[in-house]
Amino acid sequence: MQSTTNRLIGNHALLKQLNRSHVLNLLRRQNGLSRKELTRLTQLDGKTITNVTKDLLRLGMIKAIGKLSRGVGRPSEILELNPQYGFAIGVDLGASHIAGIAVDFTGTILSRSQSAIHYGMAPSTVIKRMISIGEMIHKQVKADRRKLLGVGVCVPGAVNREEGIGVWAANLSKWENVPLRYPFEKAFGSPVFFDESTRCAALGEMFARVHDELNDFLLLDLSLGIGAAIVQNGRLYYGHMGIAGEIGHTTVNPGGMVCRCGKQGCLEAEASGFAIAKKYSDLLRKRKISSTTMKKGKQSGAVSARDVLDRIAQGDEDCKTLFSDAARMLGAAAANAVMILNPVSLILMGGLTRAGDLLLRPFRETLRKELRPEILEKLNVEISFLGDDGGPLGAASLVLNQIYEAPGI
Amino acid sequence: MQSTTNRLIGNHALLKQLNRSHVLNLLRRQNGLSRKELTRLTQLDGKTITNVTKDLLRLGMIKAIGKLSRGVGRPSEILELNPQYGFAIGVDLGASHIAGIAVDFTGTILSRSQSAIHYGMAPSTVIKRMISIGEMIHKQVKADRRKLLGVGVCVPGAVNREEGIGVWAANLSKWENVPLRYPFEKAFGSPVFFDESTRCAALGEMFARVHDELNDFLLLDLSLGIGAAIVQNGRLYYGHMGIAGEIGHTTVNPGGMVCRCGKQGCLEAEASGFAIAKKYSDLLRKRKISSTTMKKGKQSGAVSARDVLDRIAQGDEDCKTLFSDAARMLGAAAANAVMILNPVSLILMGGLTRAGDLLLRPFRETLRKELRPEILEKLNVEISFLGDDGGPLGAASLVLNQIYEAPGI
DNA sequence: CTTTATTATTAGAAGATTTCCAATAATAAA
DNA sequence: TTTATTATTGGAAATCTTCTAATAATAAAG
Repeated sequence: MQSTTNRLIGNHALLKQLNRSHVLNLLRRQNGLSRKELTRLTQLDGKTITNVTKDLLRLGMIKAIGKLSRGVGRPSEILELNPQYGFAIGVDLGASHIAGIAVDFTGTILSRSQSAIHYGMAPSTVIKRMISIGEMIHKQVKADRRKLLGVGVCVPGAVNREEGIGVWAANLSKWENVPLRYPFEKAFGSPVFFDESTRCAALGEMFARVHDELNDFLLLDLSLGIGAAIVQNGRLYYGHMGIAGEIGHTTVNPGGMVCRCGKQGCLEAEASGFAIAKKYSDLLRKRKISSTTMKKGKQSGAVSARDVLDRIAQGDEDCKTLFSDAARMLGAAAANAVMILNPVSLILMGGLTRAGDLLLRPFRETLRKELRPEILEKLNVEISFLGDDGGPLGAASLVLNQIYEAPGI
Repeated sequence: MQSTTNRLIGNHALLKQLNRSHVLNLLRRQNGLSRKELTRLTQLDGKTITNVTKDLLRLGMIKAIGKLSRGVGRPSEILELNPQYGFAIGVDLGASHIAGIAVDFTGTILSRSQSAIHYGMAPSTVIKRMISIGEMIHKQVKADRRKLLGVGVCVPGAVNREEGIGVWAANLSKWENVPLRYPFEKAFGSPVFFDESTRCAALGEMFARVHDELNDFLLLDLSLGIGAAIVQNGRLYYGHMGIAGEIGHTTVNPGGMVCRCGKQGCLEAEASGFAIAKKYSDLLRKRKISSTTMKKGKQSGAVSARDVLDRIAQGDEDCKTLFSDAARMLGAAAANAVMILNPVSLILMGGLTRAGDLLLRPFRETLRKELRPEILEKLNVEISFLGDDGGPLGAASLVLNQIYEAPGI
């Protein structure tokens, strides 16, 4: 028994929207389908498909690319999404970079741009940078302004999506209740969508891998902090307050390291890039080689998780232990989340995944220990291949998602 | 971008079903609404409401109960669900009891029945008992067989809902791949629905508390074992393999007690009724008073979590510690799940909740420690008031849910 | 007691969309 | 050139919502 608020009201507009979205998504998944095939796949009447495709052709969302004869009989006309229908811009605000991307209507990346930022920059400056990255990309694309379908913006931490407000972020200075919507709308004159970084990355992953039918997964973003996003039936899951997926602050080591959230033994305090750097710096101090490489006051300003990887490459066993301990804690937390959510796939992303097998081997080993074989067997565990594109692509996907998504529930 | 399989196809039947379900659910939530009010609440056209209610009246699902004048003007006719539309039977198979319940179309309980079973009973005998409980209730209700809307059956452990097969259960002997559908369909000649016990209980909770708009919650079933069920937007969440909510086997105490699943430190091994009994019996052994009250071979055959409560009542501090330690672990696991799912409510149910504050105080205290204040503040934590009715009511709700639920996604 | 005002419900037509059935289109093979 | 075959579409029928106005049921005013 669903909630009665925000319920679909059944009218003809809904029918049309539903069927149009269905056709659009089939074409997106398998570009190049005839009306006949669409008829079969949608279970709709042939005439309805004619009507729907006529609309989509008129709107320029799809195009006919030729005919395909299957021997005898009238050949079928092959329909595809029209990449030229429009383009979307995505801007991703990270702790050290702003990354922008432009994609066409099919999600193909048209252009990229980046800009470094640093801790301490005023929010207003950051916003200006984000907008100028977006504008630069817009120029690179060389497309009519009217073809801009929208702009997606993702920012770390807590976000008010509707209002377009950056509520709070750990890694950005003075990032509190920063109003974003107006400056972006003014600059681009198109619809602007907002969401949190990891969720955007999940959306980007889903869009990039649309052919894999990646519709139910848990994404772990392992970088300086630890984020997670949940996708269920092809939709982002937000939870009551829009903060679902806070796996970084689940307790994995009761009584362990003090986290910046105030608790002890949070996953983020034990196994994030930040935590690994911190533990490494503690290790250095213990070894009494601290003075030259460390600055006082900043706990992990000078060393990073990447330094730990370098040390491991040089054969430092302590560092290897440190890293694989973290990977095991990540595995344990992931296993718990998997038992609760029972997703199809578990996708890893973020800086720590650059460690490859160094991360993956102890991680998988822990999953094997923690999960029943039947569950493990049916769980895909993968590292995202999107790399740095994840964030900005996800931001751009916010725009496309708006167009492709069917009205729900 | 949702999955293309199992997608709604937009046709007139869908419209009708959607709007009918909308009206039905509004009446269920707030019995006694005029067409005018339905028009306002659904945002549909007045004539559409006339059409929909005409259908529902003809079908006997709703009835007009009188007129209400609001001063001047034609008085509105008040519509209600018609309890006499039909009734549903729910049968719940537990470790020690079979419980049955009958409800009318509005979910009001008409009749109850129970029967004890014991470990070692053959599955075929258990099934016969379940069916005879169902038949007994049917007789008590004294309603026409054709008014039986369906039978809901919930069984513990793994269930194949579509096929109606009890796949496996820890607390039932030889309960492996037990085919249930045929015997029930044969006995009742009505649609039969199957699901797992805790999920059913969650559905029952939602139906019983329909006026509270309890649509997004995590239910923890704390009895001999530990189960959980997730309700999102008024729907049960199943996960990929239908096993979401396995919180009982998330690790809360690495390297702790050995669980029957083979792992160490599972919540179920540390804080279930079974675990508490086991720890108590270990305690007794340590105190060397073991010989008289314990039998060899069965780890907790003679003592139960209830004995622990009795001891606490008698002032046994060790027992109190034992119990509150368990409650704290439950709290820690619940907190982790809450951070991942961000539900509106956390509902506790099952035998251990009989301990009341003895459970709730350390449980809440742990939540306070583990959850950020903003989250805690917006989280309702409650003990279900359904008690023993939860299971069978949930089973019966499987039937009603089928009727009330709108086509989704 | 009749009329008027007011509100709720419904009738009938209009509008929108899917579906059914048959026609048309486009091609290969005969 | 004709026939067979398959794909697509045209037009009417069916179904449902919505629009507009009529009707129903009541209280208040006259």
